[in-house]
Amino acid sequence: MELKYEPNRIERKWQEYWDKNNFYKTSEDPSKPKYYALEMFPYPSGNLHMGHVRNYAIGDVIARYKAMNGFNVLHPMGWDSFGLPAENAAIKHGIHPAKWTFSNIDAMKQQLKTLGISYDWDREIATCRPDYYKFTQWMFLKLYDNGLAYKKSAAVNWCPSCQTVLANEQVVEGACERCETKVDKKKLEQWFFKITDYAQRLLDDLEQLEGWPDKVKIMQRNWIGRSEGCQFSMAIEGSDEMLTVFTTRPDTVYGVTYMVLAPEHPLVSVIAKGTPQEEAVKAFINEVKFISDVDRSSADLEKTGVFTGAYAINPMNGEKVPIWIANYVLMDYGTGAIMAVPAHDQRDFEFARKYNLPIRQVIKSNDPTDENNQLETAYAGDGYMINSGDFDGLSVEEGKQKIIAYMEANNIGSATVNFRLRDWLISRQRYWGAPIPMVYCPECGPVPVPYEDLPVLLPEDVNFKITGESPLNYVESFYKTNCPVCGSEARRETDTMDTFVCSSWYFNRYCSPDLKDMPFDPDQVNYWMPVDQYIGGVEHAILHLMYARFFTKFLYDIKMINSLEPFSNLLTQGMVLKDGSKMSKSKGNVVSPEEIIKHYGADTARLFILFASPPERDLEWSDQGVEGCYRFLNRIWRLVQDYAPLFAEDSESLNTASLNPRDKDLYYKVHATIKKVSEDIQERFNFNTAISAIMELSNHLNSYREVQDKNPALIKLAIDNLLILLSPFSPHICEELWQQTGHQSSIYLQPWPRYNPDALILDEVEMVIQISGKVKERIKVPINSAKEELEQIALDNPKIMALTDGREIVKIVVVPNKLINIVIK
RNA sequence: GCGGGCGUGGCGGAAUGGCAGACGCACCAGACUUAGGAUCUGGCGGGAAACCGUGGAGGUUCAAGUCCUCUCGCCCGCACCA
Repeated sequence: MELKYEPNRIERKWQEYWDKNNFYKTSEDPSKPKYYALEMFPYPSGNLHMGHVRNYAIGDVIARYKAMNGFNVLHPMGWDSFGLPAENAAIKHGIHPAKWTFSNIDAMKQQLKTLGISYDWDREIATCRPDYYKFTQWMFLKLYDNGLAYKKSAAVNWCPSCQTVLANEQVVEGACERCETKVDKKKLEQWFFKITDYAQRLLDDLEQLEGWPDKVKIMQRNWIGRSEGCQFSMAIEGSDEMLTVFTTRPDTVYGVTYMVLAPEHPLVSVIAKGTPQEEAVKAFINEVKFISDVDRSSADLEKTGVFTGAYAINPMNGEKVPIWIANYVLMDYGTGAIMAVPAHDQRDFEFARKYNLPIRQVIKSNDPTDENNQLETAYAGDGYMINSGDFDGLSVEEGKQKIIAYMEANNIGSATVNFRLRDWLISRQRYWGAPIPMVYCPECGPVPVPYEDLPVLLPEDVNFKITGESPLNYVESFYKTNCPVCGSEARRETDTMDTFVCSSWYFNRYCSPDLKDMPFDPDQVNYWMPVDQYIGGVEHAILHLMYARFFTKFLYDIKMINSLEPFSNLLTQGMVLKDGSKMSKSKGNVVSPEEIIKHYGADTARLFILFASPPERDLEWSDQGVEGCYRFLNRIWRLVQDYAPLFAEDSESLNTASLNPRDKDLYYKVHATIKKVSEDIQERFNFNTAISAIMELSNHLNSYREVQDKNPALIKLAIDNLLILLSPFSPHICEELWQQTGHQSSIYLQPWPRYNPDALILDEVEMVIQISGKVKERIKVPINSAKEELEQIALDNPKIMALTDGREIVKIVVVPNKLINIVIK
């Protein structure tokens, strides 16, 4: 008999037990339904924070619950271990990124293990290990072979102080996240993945993702940004060049009074050449160059521009309109050029006002009171066409179609779909990433590294000084190579891949973690994939989740896997807050999981974090709340210690037919709790209410202590179930108490209990009597009493009689076993 | 500006249209104790009560935290996307 609950001792004991007996090791088993539970793998920063604990605690409840319900569960863990922080550590402290990373992984793995999560550690992966990044490179080659990886010159984020390129995600509000210097754009040759080829499918298949939060689907939909319209070309006066524009409002094409090009548009210098405006145009382009990209794309920026001196011909009416350049037109959307319709576009309207350009109304509102003669703002609403030649009188919708049809018939333009989504820039001028497996041969040009030569290994001896180029550029043994095709001296690509590439396919690798020649075995992947439940922070709503979807579709297309989507169900967990804001070092409000575990144990930490709030919502950290969960576990401990002797020797089985009312009440509570906890986990992931139901059962058991003639078999039933129900949340204490109450095998191997519907049928229920919707009285009646009987009981009730005396009863509403509502006048 | 979410006791949070505040924390009182920051018991939205209470104003309904309309506040995402 143990007197005191000592979490650290029993947690170590059971973690060792699970470890030694390969408890959570999984393999394919066609006889059982599979369940793939996955939490987003962490970057190994070196210490676990509360957000991780929350993420993995949620995942563990689901994984354990499913396993106990007969599923063959895959629940792996690994490390997203390439990336900038390791290299920064190298620059700052002179530690090699590999050494830094691997020691962080060791440290974090130790911390993770103290949480008692049911991981199959045999499947652990680290994206920075050659046996993993070999296949990240394999993915690159497959994409390249299929025309989905290409190189082009592009403007990238450049920090002038650090002298290096930054990933988009390392740019925070237009500044470098490390030194807070304003980020510039710099043109460099870069590798891209053609995710835009998949834009429509990425958009369409969102419909299939019923298990995803709408919020995330909406964010992806907006990010993809599909818009329908048409693209058409205009002749430029005195030039052979054509000017192509994209518009979603072809119905307003008769309202075009000028054209606008982005200042970077290649046609600008051509058309301005030799005009009196040439100097002004050059000056304006120079001016725009000095405005940062962030300010450039801000709606607050004042719209400015300059006339190019050239004119375009509107193909619909032959009208000559001036071509301007302006800061509000962006080169990287559409064609980098627009037709300006100031009467029906607010931006064009403001610009036209400022530069005294004509405004011509071509859409009239259907609302006759809406006299829009003196336009104060652009009119973007519905209506019918005017001033539009043969098209007058058509509605906006009809007009769009008819104009496009006309353009197509006359070879002016055609219907087009435009996406906001851009191709994915994957080059990084950094060391600590997967090298891009390409070779540049003076004879053969760019040549992919043959599959059999993978991996292209990262060299170890590298100087990390900041130069603005990849450190690999200075490692001769790395870049000097021979062409795989012709054998002549060639140079390796020295850029490495964005770490999002590594995390776009890792969930497949867990299915075949040790496979040598292929990223995964199709049979194994097709057994496990798709992930049944994916859990992580909402900050990955777009980037990671979109890239992973893209990779999955690509792998489907090349017949490597059978699923079109990687994650059937997605749970986006809320943040862990302290004093109302996100835990961060700079705010000094960080609570370390290590400290909490040391003090209270992992069971308490897990329980608190699951109890304090439903998983999707933000969670406010409370030291006192933790204390409360610790007290609860102590109460459970004592409860079992006190009751154990009672049923230790008594193996009599429970006779449910002869329960006294007090026992029946406890018996009811046991089954009601099984039902509630099962439903809360299974249907809604509402762990907080599941835990509170378990607390209620424990409270019932506690008050049962006062009962004189206790029923040992009933207590045993209650305690067994209590421990099983609590075990996914706080597994160690439950294993320990399970063993102490005489069970031979692990509680994890217990089947999840089923509630007995008969146990939930009570003899008597409490009902409420309302008068006109207000509760006036409570009565106890036999369950399922007849409506007429209930009405009579209510009307005969003295309190109700007094209140209804002399009033007319309009009607009586009876909700079975709940309430009787007497409506009076 | 557009899109999404959230407003319930002192706090975290519960409530298939059917008893608002489950469960926990904090607090108060009592018990046990040399002691209590341990444990146990009880209380705990406001109000003396009738009653009043889910950000605010209307509405639907026998019945609204829940449904509808308007409105205020906070949080998150996107933001000159043609």
